[in-house]
Amino acid sequence: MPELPEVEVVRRGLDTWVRSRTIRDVEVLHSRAVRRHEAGSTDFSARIVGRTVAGASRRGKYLWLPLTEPGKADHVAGSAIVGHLGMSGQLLIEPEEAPDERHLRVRFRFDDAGPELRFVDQRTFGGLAVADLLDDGAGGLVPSPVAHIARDPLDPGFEDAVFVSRVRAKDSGIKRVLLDQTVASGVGNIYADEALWRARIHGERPSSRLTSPQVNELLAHVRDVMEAALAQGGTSFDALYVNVNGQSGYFDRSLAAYGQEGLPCPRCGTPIRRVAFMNRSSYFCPQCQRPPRGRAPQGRPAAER
DNA sequence: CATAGATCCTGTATGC
DNA sequence: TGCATACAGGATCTAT
Repeated sequence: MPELPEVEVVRRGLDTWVRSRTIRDVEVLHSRAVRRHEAGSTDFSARIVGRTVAGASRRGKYLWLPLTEPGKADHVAGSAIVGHLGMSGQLLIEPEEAPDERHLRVRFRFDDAGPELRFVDQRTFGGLAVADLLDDGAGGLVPSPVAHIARDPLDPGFEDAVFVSRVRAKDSGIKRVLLDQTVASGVGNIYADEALWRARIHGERPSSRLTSPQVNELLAHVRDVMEAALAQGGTSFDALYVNVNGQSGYFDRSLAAYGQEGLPCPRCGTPIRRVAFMNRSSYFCPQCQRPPRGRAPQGRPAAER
């Protein structure tokens, strides 16, 4: 599953279903699912078995389950199970007797009579690892693989002014910058296109030439569209994108631009266009979102470097 | 250093 | 029907 709203739906499910439960057994069925755990799948399991999940956290599209010290259920120790769903990952809560999914990669069983947790991932771009928790510099903790990821726009610690100046300092198109998880996290292809449509900004516009008010307004649209999607349980076009109980969200009904090629722009009626972008697609209204004149952003002159 | 492109996978939809 | 191609909610590595 993909962008912030869908990942947050999963986080909430995990917090409900696995918080305070102790893991009895870990089964890695496909080593690629733990490839980011450098010490290998045996070590991955060994660091988890016998420990208790303290809750479920998220930054951008990353999720993690902080683990408590064995025998000290209230004290958060220095490690967590970190996960990224990639393009097709799912975290599912299932009865132990439920048949294995075709793309089941990792199974977690608990020491109670409750359901198990499964990581299912068709394309294997997602993955899990056990990592140390680090001080995030603001009284919080983040796992080491998440340290390079910026806060997301729904995080209370997100600093709007820093975001605006970073966006304006970039020498790239605004859509690429929105997708840069070190500038702001959580935004992916759907919500980038939707926020740009709401802001009436073409994704190829050079980010450095947007004014501060324009960037602030775009940020407000990013927040609005992700919050609206979250309220609908996220966006789901098919069974690949589901919450921990296998249910789909229905924000796809509210999309104005993404995936709407040829359909009328909800604002002006002009057919939505699709163009190739970074090995996938961008959707926009050619009337509401005027492409920049000339072309892609210019590099600074050589003499200036 | 910062940016753009290729790459890792499996499945579905579409066209010839 | 069979086969080829295009495309999919992402991050990371590599080349420039």
